[in-house]
Amino acid sequence: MSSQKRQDIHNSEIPLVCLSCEARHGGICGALEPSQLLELSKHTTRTAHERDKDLSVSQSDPDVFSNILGGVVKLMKIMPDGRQQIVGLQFAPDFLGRPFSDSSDLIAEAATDIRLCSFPKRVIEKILKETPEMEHRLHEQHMRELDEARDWMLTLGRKTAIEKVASFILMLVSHIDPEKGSEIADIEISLPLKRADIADYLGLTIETVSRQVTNLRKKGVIAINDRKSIIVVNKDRLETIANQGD
Amino acid sequence: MSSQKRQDIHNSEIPLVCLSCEARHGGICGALEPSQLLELSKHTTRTAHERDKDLSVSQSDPDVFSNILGGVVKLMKIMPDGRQQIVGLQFAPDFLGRPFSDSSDLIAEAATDIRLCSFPKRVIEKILKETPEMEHRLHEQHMRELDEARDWMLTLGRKTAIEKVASFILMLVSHIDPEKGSEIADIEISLPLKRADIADYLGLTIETVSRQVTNLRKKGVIAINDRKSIIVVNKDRLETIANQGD
DNA sequence: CGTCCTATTGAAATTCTTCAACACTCGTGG
DNA sequence: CCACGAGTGTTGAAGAATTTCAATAGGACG
Repeated sequence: MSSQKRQDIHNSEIPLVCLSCEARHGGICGALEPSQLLELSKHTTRTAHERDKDLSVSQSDPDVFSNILGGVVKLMKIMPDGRQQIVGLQFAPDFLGRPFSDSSDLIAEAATDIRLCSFPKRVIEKILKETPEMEHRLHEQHMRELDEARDWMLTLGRKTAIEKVASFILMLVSHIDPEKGSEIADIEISLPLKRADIADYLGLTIETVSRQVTNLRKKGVIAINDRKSIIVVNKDRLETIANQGD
Repeated sequence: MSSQKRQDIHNSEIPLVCLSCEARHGGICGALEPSQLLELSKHTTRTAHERDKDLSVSQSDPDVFSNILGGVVKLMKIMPDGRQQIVGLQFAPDFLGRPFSDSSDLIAEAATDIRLCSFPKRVIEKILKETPEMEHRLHEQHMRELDEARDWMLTLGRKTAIEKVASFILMLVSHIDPEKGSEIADIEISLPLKRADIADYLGLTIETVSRQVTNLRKKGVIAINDRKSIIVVNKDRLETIANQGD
């Protein structure tokens, strides 16, 4: 990994706060030279937020972009009558915010307790103009988000309730542990979302989600510990269910 | 408009094929200098394709990217058992294809008869590396697509059948004529999609689409000419229906 | 121990789909 | 010029899936 190499060489030049930061690998900060990191780090503030906190509006400083350091952020759309749909989940080290253009009527909310690393918008926008590689990283993130959104459109539009729930669990598996996908042993997953959020993600009601989770458990495909985590017992079967019901 | 100005000054230098091309304004070619346009135009081929033609695989040359010059392209996902979902519609002057990374398991198909302007992948990728502004344009298109995808996720996940159909018609209005949005007179729209496509876009069956179109007609919100076009009689009412049913 | 929040389960109601029949349009060939 | 057939769209009635309403249960926390 080339960024790893650069890290070894220039370790001494990299700002302390950035040294162990995940965003410097997969995130957009990986595009920056040590000198740029240094400049950026001068304006950086690290913050923690509790679950359900609205990050788009009520963030202490509205003129700020952030990297996610830990936790899960949900992006939501809300209708006038209160119906809502989660349209994206973001994990570390995703970048939060859209430079140069107001993102549409989207609400960002902490789905779990989270940690952020925030920067003033103007600083990011300045560095972006100087560093095409950084826009490229952001572009890559947006393309990933687009692919995920489109996968989800298939799920929302064409899958049944049990297929949706199975797909959701598989999405978590792939996100939380991209490598262990092919392992034989059971996979334990901590659910970052509560039932109401899962329902809003899947376009279902919480009752239907609950029923289908039970359904999967009775089929022996998953097992349940406490309410916050599940164990994938049979991943192959889960994939079959996700794509063709049963 | 600054690109307009440049056009006036450098008209003589711009390749003939590009002179009246829509992609040079809103499209990615707008990022290019006349000299780059000239180089690109040497490798350019214009083609026409009939409705339903698969553009992703069976395109004569698979190593090609394209600009859409006219017509509508649908991006689709298909499940093993044949269920399918349209996850994006692209209009002129959108760019078709994803440089540097294979786009996921997506099928691009002509929703209407279309015209394309195609280039070899390697030429595009070379120019992209030299011209950050071009990647920026592509990035902008992808952000628009992401916004549209997320709007659609709300529609797919949370709206009723009649709300979906109303939303679809409004989407067409905004796409086909972004300006006339606030006009008083009736808006006539030619439907670029047949019922089966609309159903695949909305996550419904063709029967339900048909019923809800009839429904909107009976409410006096739209009127119908031939089968290929509809007239929006009451846009405000249509928006109300799209967002809260009735 | 009681309260709030979250999750589960059951029964009735609703929406959408499925199945089936029919109508319209357009192009082709008799 | 008309008839035919394929492709497309409409309409009705029955069926299935999900939602809604309602009641209950489990945990966390003061």
